[in-house]
Amino acid sequence: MRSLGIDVGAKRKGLDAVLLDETLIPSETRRHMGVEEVGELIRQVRPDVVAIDSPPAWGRSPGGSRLTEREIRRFGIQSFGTPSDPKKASSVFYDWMRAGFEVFEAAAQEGFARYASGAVAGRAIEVFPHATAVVLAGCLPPSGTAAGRAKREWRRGVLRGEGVATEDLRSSDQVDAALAALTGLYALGGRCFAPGDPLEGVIVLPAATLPPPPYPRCRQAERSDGQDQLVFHGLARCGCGHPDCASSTSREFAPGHDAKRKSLLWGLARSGQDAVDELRRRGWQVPPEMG
DNA sequence: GTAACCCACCAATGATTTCA
DNA sequence: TGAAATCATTGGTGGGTTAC
Repeated sequence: MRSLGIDVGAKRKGLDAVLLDETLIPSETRRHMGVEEVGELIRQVRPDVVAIDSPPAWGRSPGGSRLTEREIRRFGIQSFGTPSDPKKASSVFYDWMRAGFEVFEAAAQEGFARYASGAVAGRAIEVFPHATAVVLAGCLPPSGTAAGRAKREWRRGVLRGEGVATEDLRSSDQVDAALAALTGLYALGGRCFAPGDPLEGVIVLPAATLPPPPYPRCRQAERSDGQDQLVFHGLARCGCGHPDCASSTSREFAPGHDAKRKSLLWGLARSGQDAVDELRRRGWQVPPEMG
């Protein structure tokens, strides 16, 4: 079984591809490919499934997102919506989605029709590396991994946890392509779940069933050997300082408690300079009468 | 000098929470 | 109830750093 994962970027960035089989060692990696090279690559590596990190087409349901994206969001997995409104879809922001449509078209020309339901063999499936990583880890990324190196390392750790050799994956795009390929590999073995409306496209996840929503957040801890280790479900005490607050959070404040902190500081600011200093440091307004 | 990489910021959108 | 703020997803871009 061979799965070809493709991470989609707009023209300037290009496509990244990783081929995985049961050995879980990437046997083929490509960087910064053009869409026109996809067909040739598929003919060359002859995968059993093509997993593409992009929607196959614009949405059909009203609003800024598809049913599959709304379903996944219920689990706490954030994603960009695929718009159905042509006006919104014309934004340059969605160039990468348009590139993804072309990749699905190129795959179809090689016999990999767009997946809707049933077995994935011989199909082009839509995947979402972030959702794949969350499902495999069993939790959302630790706080502070929203971007950059931390995000890549967290996902790389998830791949390693599944037994995938990650030494040859040089960029975050290749890590995402590997996650896509791994999703395809699991789906070939029947381990997959694809919520949403098959008519407008479904995102394939590497699990037969999902736990009750939402996913908890992982915590990053330092190991004695200096390497990071995932610690699940860990949360810290909310920093709002309100006496009635018993909330736990992965960030400084529980959602909405920044406003609570601000309100508290306003009260303090009316009688002390320290609170005024903290308000100014955070870029928050001081009480009008002190402005 | 060039390529590769990293980081911060921006864009569109939605969920959540509090305050006014 | 609406406004506001935060946080999360994605890729694009520009500037800085590093390696060859």
